[in-house]
Amino acid sequence: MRASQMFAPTLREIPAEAEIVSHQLLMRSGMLRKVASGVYTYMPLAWRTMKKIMDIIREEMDKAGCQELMLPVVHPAELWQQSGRWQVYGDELWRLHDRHGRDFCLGPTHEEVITDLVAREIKSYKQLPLRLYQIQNKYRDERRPRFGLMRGREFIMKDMYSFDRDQEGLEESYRLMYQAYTNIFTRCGLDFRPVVADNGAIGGDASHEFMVLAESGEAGIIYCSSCSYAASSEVAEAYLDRTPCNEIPGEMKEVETPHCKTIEDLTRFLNVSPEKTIKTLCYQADDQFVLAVIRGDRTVNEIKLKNRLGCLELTMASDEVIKKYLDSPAGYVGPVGVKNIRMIVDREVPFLANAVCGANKEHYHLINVNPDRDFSIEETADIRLVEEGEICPECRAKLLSARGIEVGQIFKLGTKYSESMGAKYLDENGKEQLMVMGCYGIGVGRTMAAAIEQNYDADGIIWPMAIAPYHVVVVPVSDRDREPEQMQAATKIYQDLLAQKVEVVLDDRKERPGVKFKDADLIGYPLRITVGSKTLAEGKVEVKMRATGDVHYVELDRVVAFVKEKLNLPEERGF
RNA sequence: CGGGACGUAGCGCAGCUUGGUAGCGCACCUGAUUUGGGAUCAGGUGGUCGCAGGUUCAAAUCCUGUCGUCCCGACCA
Repeated sequence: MRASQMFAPTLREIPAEAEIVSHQLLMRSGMLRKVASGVYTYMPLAWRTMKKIMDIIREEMDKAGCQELMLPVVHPAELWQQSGRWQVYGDELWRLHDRHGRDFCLGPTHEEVITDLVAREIKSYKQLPLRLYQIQNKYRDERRPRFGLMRGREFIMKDMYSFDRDQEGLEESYRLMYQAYTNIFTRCGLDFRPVVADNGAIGGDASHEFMVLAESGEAGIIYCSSCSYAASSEVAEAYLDRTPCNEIPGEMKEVETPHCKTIEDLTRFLNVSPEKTIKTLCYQADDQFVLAVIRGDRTVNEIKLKNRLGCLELTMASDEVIKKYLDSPAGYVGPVGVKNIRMIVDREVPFLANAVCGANKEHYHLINVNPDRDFSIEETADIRLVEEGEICPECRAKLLSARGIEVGQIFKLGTKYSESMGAKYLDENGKEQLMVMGCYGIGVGRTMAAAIEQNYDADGIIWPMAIAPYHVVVVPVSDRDREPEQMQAATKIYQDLLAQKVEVVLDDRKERPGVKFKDADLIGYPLRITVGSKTLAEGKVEVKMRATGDVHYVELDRVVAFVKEKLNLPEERGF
């Protein structure tokens, strides 16, 4: 490719709308342009990288016995009504109707379409397992698209759906995908980590998210400093210290605590440490009023709580609702004396002694509260958020926290969709059985953005070799007519590299050298070959590595061999 | 969906308070000089000031509505 013909309009300034590095650099390097909020055009350089990522995905999927197919973007409402998600999915489902007024939606994911297909075509255990994948545009009418490709309304995603005879088969599919994902992100040159994740409303019994570690990540990760334990902060657990408190239980008393509505007020006023307090939070879980009881220094993990309650909607109860059920103002709620209200007690609470909690009476708290003695505990669960510095549940080392970009997630679906969509087969005994499903997604654009978030400097992108849009740029320093030998030498190198199937760009533009260097750094070619008069006089060119800044002076006749050697360097990093 | 902000040339912005018919930098075009890290000088192209109403002799500027975009939060199979 000649730079003079390449469609890659680079920008000197950062577009005002781009907030994070990957978005800024994708815009500045002329790779991406916005068409509407959350909807983008992938320009030639970006599309080359996208295709490379997709090719890596394809190779690993095919290797794991999966077959690629193409599914429609437009789905009839009937399929979604059949699974029940037409109602459940909400406003994020991008709905439309045709000229006859029939309802359709743009597929945000393809369980319905593919399960329906498989249900129609697969009849016998002999045809299983079946693993089908697609890489295509998907649509979610996000409330708030953001961060460029990170959260778009139209995005390219690979989804694989596995259909197995039984749970055992699913385990095998899942294991294969876990390995395939590890291979894919490693090959993409990413520093990533698989973490245990929440299944969300999709149900099922296990899920992993593949997280690219980056400060700008939207997701929190808790991982062990010593063993392999790693989990999304949504589901992370910590070691539970079951040592009973050896304090002698004191007499429970009501004390006046004027205007102490928060744990902070309370600890200051009574001079107690927050871990000796009990906090009681009031929630509205669908139509049910529930209490979450937790140590004062902890934070409720609403995902865990929601999963425990099995509700669809979970919100903090309003003051009026609290008043109605407890006759206590918010801020003075406590578990003592509460009757006929479901109460989920965090599993740490029973180990407290002589704690402080709300008295269900304005301006009063109770001291020397002892769980079990002073209030009955019927339901304990882990409902709290784990923080950095806590103890690993697996090996008791210290837990650390990090931010991550979720680039992939694998789910065991079970029979949720095979049941609703009627995906059954006959087993060896002629007995009808439900297929056991799994689904496995990778955000392709998000993977590209994540690669940038992890590989950039002040000058621009630093592509990992495997997904760089091009490997090499050849830059003749001068285009002066009186120094034609530079352009000649550069053109020869360019042609020789092309002949060797190296993906190379010749920067033949009539630009000053500074402009070419700046663009080369911005676009992030892994190698830059500079042809200048000084080195050319010695029969050499300069080869600069974008990632390290290392410079090599190489004889003209050795350049191609040198470059090929550099390109073959293993890029694998990751875990 | 709640809160906040913005919309003026391809990009980044000023002008708006105090109404008088639009400006700066970059980019782009022409010429000259320049050429190892986003050149200099001279000349030039390009804008119904998001859109629609209203007030006014007169609206980018004031008022109302509307659309779009971004940020924070909520949400995220």
